[in-house]
Amino acid sequence: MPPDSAPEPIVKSPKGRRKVSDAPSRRDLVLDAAEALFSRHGFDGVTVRQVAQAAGVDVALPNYYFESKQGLYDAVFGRRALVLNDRREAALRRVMDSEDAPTLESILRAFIVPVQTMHAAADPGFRNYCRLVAQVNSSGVLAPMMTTNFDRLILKFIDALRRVLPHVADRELYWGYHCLSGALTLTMASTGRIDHLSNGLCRSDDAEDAYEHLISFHLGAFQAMEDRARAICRKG
Amino acid sequence: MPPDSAPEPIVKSPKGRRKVSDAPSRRDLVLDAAEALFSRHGFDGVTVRQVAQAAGVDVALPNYYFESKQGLYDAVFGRRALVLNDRREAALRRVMDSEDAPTLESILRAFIVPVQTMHAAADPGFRNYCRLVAQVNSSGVLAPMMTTNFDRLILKFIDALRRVLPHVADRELYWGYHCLSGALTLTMASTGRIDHLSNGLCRSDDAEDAYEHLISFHLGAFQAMEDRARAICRKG
DNA sequence: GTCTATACCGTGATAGAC
DNA sequence: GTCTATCACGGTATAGAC
Repeated sequence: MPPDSAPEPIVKSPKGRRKVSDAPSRRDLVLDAAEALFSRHGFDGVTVRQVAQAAGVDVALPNYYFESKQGLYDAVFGRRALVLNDRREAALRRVMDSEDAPTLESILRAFIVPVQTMHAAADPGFRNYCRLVAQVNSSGVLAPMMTTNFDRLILKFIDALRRVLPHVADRELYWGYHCLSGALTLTMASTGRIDHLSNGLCRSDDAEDAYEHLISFHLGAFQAMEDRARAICRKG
Repeated sequence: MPPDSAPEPIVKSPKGRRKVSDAPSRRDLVLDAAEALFSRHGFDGVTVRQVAQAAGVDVALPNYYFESKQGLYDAVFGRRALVLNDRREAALRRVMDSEDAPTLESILRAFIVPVQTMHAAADPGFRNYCRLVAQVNSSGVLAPMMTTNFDRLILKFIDALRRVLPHVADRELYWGYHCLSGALTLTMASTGRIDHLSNGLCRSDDAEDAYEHLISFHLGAFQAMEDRARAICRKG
């Protein structure tokens, strides 16, 4: 009998009631612990035992809930992917349904600001999730998870970009998104490298600053693409 | 006695001669095998035993040469970092010492083309190395290896950029490099994600295409930064 | 000096008892 | 829903072969 196993004090005593407490369920505790560990050490760098210990539950519980370590990882990744997709989709809809015509900047913001919000959230779980996405995105073996979880909505964003960049060829647009995606995920990784490189002038974990620069950088890049494409269009 | 243990046929018979054969040393075989495995599965996803087996050597040999698994990883990472740094430094020197004034494009090319060359090399080891760098760069725990191996030269490149972008503030410049770095390493990762997203229109492993787009995208982005900074400078 | 065989000991995943 | 026993596997040290 583990002495520290009861973070829900009120739930058990009157056995008629169910889950009135707002304490996180043990399932969520496992997800949170796994998220924190995976985000720092990767899939193979974490053991189920570590997850269980960090969550304060028995070793066997993660497997009970999620079938396998892989299942746990998928659950961790999927959980907040839903949240991010919802927020991005709502933001995009707001832009596209607005009275005013959508602009390049408004679309980029709809894509990026929800990530910024996560990165800056009080709940450290969101920051951990950002790191996790960064790893998955450049991992090779795990990259298919990006496709599964995000591509449907990303294609909508690319459609939106196509509308405000009418002269840009599709291939350019896809490569442009690729560049944006790389910069965005590196920002999400928050590795502290730029801190060192800039001698403290820039800070990885200053979300406000990081994502504002990300937006203005890519605003310039995409606008330049459009300008150049239009010029060629005229000339040709 | 392993029957398949002799990839150097001529070396041993006349014992007077030393290493005339151009066959790779066993040390290099271990490095190559480790590189291939690490680049796909990460540090913790690979066991020393797998490395040994892939290299066709005894389990203890990697540790004999490199002290520990970590030592092996460091050696793998450092080996081609030297090559890349040399090529980049030579390219940068050519640009800066030229009669013609350096341009934004020439500097970006000096930075990026050596990577493109590696990515497109016939030796698959170079491609594996590209993937490895991509992982390390967005890993959190391993990112310090980037600093150790690359920052000295990267600061030289940032200096060069500062010269051709005289109105851009330092902070902007560092964030710009950050964005470039993210896009570049995602390109190096070659995950095939853009293939899927673009429905086959773009291909991760078409190095020619990928890096040309990378260059023109960032040419536009940095030039826009300079233009905007100059405009503000005039106005203010 | 280069390399192999093997043993050690901690750790991990998982199945099945409770 | 929890605990535990099992058993395989991992990194590395060591003894010695060539």
